Amino acid sequence: MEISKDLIRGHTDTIILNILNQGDSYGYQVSKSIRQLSDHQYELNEATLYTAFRRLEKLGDIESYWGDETQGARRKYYRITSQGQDHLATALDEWRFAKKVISNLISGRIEL
Amino acid sequence: MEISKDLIRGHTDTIILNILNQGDSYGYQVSKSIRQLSDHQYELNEATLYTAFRRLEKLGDIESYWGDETQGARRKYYRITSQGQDHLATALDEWRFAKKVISNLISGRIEL
DNA sequence: TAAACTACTGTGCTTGTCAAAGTAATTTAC
DNA sequence: GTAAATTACTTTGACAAGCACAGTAGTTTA
Repeated sequence: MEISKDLIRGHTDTIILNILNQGDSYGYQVSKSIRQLSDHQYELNEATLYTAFRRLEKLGDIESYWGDETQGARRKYYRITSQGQDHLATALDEWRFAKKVISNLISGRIEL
Repeated sequence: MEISKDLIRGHTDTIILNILNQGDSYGYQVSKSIRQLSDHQYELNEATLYTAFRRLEKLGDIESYWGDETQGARRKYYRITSQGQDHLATALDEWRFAKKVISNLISGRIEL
């Protein structure tokens, strides 16, 4: 089963915040976490991921710092801010609510 | 609670198909059905609605015909096609699946 | 030493949605 | 009787998220 891109749209930032809320991470690892969390059902395009990082940093939901790798390629790490944690909590609430509304909209009966 | 536009994105066509699956309808009435189905939590922008009608008609999921109103403004009615009914069923399956995947992505724990 | 993997960035395009404005008829309120 | 509200459909222009594609660069494995 393929998940249409538009069904994920609007969740990208929340997905990243959820992952960073469990510990600092960097692009490639976040990418792998998404694969793992979705049971290999979903992959986020690299460009989308890094675009989201920049958006979230601009918003103040995350902060970045370069790791000092003694080996391997350089990595930019991201850390969630307390504002980011607030936004994550809000987004989770919104999702619980939206889930019901959407279910009604796409399969509910119309009462005249 | 406000539902962000991006959470509905990707569902617009399915919402319309669900409504038309319960009987032919026209723009304004579909708009009201959406308000009713969402318990006044959501409203679809007119331009978005009519854009979706045109998209769905081009795809062959719906068909249109002008009503012969003896009174009131002219109305363009829409009817779901059997292809549209197939697509509606597929979209409902996809939603059931995506709901779980999304929930995992935004609130699941990462196992190392 | 070539291939595969890790890691990040930039450009340009597509698509869905929306705000705003327009057209036009009908119905309700003053 | 006319102004306001409602019904009903359309067009235009803009925006933001996401993506494909391409590029840079270091590391590990075959």
